Amino acid sequence: MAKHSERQQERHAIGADLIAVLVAAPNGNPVVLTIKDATALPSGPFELGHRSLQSGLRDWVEQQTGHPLGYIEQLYTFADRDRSGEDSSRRVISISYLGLTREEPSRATPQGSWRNWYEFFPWEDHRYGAPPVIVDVIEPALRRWGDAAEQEEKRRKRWQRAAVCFGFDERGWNEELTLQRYELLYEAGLVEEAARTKEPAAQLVPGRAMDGDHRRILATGIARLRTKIKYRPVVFELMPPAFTLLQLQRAVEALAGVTVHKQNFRRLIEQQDLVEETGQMSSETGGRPAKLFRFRHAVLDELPAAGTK
Amino acid sequence: MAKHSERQQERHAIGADLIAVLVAAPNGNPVVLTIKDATALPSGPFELGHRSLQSGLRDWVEQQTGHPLGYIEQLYTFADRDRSGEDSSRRVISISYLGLTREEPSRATPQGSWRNWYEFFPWEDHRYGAPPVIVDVIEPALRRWGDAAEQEEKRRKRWQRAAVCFGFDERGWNEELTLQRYELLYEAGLVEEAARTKEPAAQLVPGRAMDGDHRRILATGIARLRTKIKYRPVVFELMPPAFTLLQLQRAVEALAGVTVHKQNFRRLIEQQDLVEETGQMSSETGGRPAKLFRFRHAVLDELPAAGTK
DNA sequence: CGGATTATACTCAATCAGAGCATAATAGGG
DNA sequence: CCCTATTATGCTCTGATTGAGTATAATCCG
Repeated sequence: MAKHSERQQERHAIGADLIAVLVAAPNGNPVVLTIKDATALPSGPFELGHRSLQSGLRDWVEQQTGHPLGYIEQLYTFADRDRSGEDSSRRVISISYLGLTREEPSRATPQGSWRNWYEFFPWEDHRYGAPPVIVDVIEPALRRWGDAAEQEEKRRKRWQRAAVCFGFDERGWNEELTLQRYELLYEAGLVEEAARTKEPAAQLVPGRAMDGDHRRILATGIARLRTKIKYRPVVFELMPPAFTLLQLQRAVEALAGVTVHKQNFRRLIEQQDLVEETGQMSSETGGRPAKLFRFRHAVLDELPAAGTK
Repeated sequence: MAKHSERQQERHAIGADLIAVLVAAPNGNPVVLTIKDATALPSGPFELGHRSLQSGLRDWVEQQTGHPLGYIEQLYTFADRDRSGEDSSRRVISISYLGLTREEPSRATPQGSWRNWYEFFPWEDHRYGAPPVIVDVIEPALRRWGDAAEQEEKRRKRWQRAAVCFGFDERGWNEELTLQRYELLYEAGLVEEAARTKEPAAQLVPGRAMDGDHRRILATGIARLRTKIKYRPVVFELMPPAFTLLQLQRAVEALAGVTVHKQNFRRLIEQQDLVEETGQMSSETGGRPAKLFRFRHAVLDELPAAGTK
């Protein structure tokens, strides 16, 4: 219980890494910054020079990507044995963050590339209906996994968990369960990362794998963002200075992976006073011109409530 | 961006601490485990032998307190220069957790004591109306703090922030803003911890101070718990195996620091199927006997939704 | 037995959320 | 120039949820 152990030498075998889930949404396209040919999230060591974890992250992300980080939120911290090192008794503490940026990530940065995040989670995009991969691959595979359990009780529980996660048996799709779904697929041995340590399943579910737990971290970030947009005005961190309500809606839908009722969406945004008209109109792609809006930054000082949906 | 820096020696100057906000609520009394005469939260070093951060925490908390930890949730991770050490360039990463236990913490543990958490935040308990300290001390002090700003714009913003946090000017009390309120009082120099590094205000707000940022961590834990009970059935981690609906309500009120409408509370709990009757009745303190209920553990497998309020 | 106290069943109104209808304003093709 | 496709925007309707109150049922205590 003593705050600082006598065994100082033990503590010296610890390092700290910062890992970032850096998200943008240009034109309603949900993207995440990756490195190493999209097999890893950007990460860097936490160094003594950094004032704090948050500023450490901000420093090197801005240095690497060239754009300012609008919003940062801590995701999760975990400890692993240092896989890279010679000395397997070293521990690395990884602190992961979610960051939002509105910069146009068109030009690939020198060190990394922006990828549509559904490349990693093809089953998560329900904007155009449920992806076929769910009924074609995931449902039968999870059925087999459920049936493979020894006791009846366990079989029932496995299938119920699968049904809740993926909305089988009349249950609806819940877009916030991104992390639970990934973890379920992992336990069932259906993703490549699981096959590295456990018995792999006969057939893997499609979706780009990543190093270590990076894909799990990404899932954590997506899940956090999907819940957060509902009660905090964070989408605006991803929007350009002026935008139409449809553009805003498309951004929300891109993140949530589901579509929303257009009229109700507008009602919600307007009655919460989240935006104000710029006075200009957009010369959009076909159809009646739309008013341009900007985010009312004052809302950040007002209620710590309000979001979208 | 390289995951493992060349400068290995720098990373060796890092240590890791686990800090716990351990909560119980016997008889609707919200208590937190403290050490050092209630000036600190229990904490211990993360050691190489621990399988994971979570199990590390679980190990030493159970060893110290003697009761099992029902529910654990990570709160926040931050890095500080090592205040204890000789070498000020060492860094300590502190990973804080919220833990819930249902054990009766009557007998003081050898190392620590359970304290009502409102000893640390007297302004947070609105179960018996707004505490007088708010209108007597906090409101005038924050008014002075607001007026002390140079520019009109800043004065307005300061007061608006205070009003949102504490519900001044017709705004209602929002019990979830525990952390924001503590941070506001800190910035305004109204808590003892702030006086250690900044210019202290003329008069401090009552409430027991703690070492370092422990009181801020406690505020984080309370805030998290107050939001969580609304959409997850976590209160039950604090309840005995069988309880009346009023006992359950008292526990929720103790955590939230506000009272709820009795009939509506029951309606909510029952329609969500969170509990089931044990078949027994309680021979309570005066009044008509109440049915005893138990938590339906099956709900944990069902919807990842549902809570109280 | 009367009053205090707690339990529990209903009711009512205001608000909110989901879904749809209707109309307006533009572009582009014949 | 008219017709159609497309997007924008205003409004309605209905069922569900929420906040608050009324009414009645069991106990205990003196």
